[in-house]
Amino acid sequence: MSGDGSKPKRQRNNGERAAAASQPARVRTVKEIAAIAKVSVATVSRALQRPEVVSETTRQRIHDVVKRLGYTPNALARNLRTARTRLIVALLPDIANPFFSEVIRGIEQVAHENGYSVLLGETQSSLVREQAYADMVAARQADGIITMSHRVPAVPIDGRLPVVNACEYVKDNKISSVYIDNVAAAGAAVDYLVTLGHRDIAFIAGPSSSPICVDREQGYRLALQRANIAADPALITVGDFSIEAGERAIDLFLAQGQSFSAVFCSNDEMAIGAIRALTSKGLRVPDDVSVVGFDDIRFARYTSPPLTTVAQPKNAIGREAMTMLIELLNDPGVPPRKRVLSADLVVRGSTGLRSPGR
Amino acid sequence: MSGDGSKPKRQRNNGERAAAASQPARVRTVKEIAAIAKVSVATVSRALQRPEVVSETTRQRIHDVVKRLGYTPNALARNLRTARTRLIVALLPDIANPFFSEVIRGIEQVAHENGYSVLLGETQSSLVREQAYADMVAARQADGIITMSHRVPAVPIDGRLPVVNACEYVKDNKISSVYIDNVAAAGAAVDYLVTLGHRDIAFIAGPSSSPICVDREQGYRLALQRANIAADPALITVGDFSIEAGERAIDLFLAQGQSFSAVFCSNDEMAIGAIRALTSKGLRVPDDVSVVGFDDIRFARYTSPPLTTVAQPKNAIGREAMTMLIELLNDPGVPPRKRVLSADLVVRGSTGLRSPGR
DNA sequence: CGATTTCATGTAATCCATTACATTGCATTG
DNA sequence: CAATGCAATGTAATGGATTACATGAAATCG
Repeated sequence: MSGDGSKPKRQRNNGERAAAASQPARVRTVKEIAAIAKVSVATVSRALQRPEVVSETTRQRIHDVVKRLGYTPNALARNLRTARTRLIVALLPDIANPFFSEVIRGIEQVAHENGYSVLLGETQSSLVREQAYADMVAARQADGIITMSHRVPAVPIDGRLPVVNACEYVKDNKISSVYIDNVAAAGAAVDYLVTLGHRDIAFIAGPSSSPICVDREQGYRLALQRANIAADPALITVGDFSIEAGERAIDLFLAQGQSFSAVFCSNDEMAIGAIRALTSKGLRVPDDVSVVGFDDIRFARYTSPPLTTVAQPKNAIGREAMTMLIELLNDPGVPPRKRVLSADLVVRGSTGLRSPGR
Repeated sequence: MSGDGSKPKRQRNNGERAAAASQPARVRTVKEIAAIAKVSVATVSRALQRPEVVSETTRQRIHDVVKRLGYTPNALARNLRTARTRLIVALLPDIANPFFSEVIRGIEQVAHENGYSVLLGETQSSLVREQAYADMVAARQADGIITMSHRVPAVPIDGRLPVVNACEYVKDNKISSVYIDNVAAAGAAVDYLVTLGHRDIAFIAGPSSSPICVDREQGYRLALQRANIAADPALITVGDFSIEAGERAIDLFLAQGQSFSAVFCSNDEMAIGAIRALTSKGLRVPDDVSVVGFDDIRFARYTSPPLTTVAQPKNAIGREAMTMLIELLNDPGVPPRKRVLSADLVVRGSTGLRSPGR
């Protein structure tokens, strides 16, 4: 353990660093490893990066020293030199939203398969925070980003953007996106309510700033059209995706004396709020009112009654997004594309035939 | 826009870089900014880092150029030189667990107040992944880490660990931790059940590898002792914190024919599972069985009935953890400490007086 | 007015690893 | 045996910023 014997000519200039022989493991550099293993820094680097080009014996010797001293190469120096970090940042508006976790998992799977690490940034939908994380790419601390909001921060590197949009999408067709066909999925949900006999179907929309919410509303309207039902503006309201928003929406409808036998919600949390508000007002779900959500978050099957909802292929979205990002990183030339997946309606207990009463 | 006129002597050696006058915004360096603003790199750096030491006019000129060309300093180079990144990594076992999101928020608040950014790493309780993220500190890509698991990865930098443990804690008293008094909190929950008249109180424990789970069980046992109730081993089982584990536990108790009028669960998700399993077996909560959870996640107030649970001061835990980490980063000399906060029982609808029947 | 500060700026060392290119020694070949 | 090729290793340039130290000019002082 006393093997700290180093070449005398080593370091002439950095004073305090010289007095190093204390107990605690210090931070090492290639130089030191090289000196101790009696090779050049190049050989140390090679032994670590491309072991096959180094002779068996020196490689062994170097690895021993590295292990013994607990050397970890300085990633900053390496990344500076190689101009890549093998790190990507995934931006999500809200980690409390269980919808994203499965998407993240898909992202991480593909990332790891390809030697990338994923770091998550929670933006709380704040533009400055989105931009702050995006700047990490401009500052070369990450290779690319996957953003799960409908705003794509500006990160022009050499005129191209190493950005993929997941779950959401933006009009700009320079940006690659992965998302589902929200019009079709919402339409299918409403179609199903129609087949159950419902005609007065309320809709709790999401923020109209988000294209996918506009699409969901569009799907709702088209389904009503197909069924020859006139959309009643009084049965449409907007929420912010929170449980509370779902409760408020129902409270509003009821206060206005609207009559409806079904509610379609733009996400599951608002649906959970809706169920709760309905129940607390003495209405039974689904006997009096059917409720459909969107996303199929993990809790959806544990509400009472269990929630009928549109299941997004969350894992696939994540995998596909990361796959596209890697493509983009490997070859900046690939044209951006929008990948549209499909989603399935999962029927559980929160929906039922329209009861004759209503 | 044609202002690319640079000093003739600039760059002699890097060939392809010279042919740069194309349209798309290239990546800039201090050198280029300096050349264009007709100052030295030092002045550019100063204008950006400590504007007050640069004269009004040059500062203005430099900022103009920086803005016009969209220059972002290469953070790798800067961090390499300054040996700090102002980045911290927060490790959480599972982003799908809503418990952590509020803790994260506390961490981020304090981080931003102090000029740090937070990146999240999901470990899925895998040791290799924990270690991989921790290695970012060793590799100098982050300044420190806050981990929310009961395992603290090895990251010795100069013999000290820039690590703080939040929510959980480890025995090793070289590691700073922030957590609640789990023995007391669990005790209070069980005490409450006792005051409601319950004597046959089942317990769904968490993984015994985690000290806080051991503490919660300890709190349960002590509370029973205080009430002169003998703990019945058949009424204790272990789960993995998932909703499903809560369901399985109840199914097990019922299959064994155990009789109990209350269940205390080591976290809310298992409590949600327990409620669901009880309900599906025709038992009413709280009329037949009272259920108490732990954590007070966001969904706890939306179960039916709303869950009585132990509310951890999640935001405070996060804030305190980040505060301690910053302390540690500013002065490696500060002795590690364990900070124990207290938690409150929140009574909602899932608990009630023991019904005479049972 | 010469000496001394003070202010603004420039020069060059530095952080640490990667890697193009150079060198050395040895085996192979005609 | 000289010429050639290959394998293993070394030397030094490089990436892009920060900053200690040096320099020059202007301001202040006696």
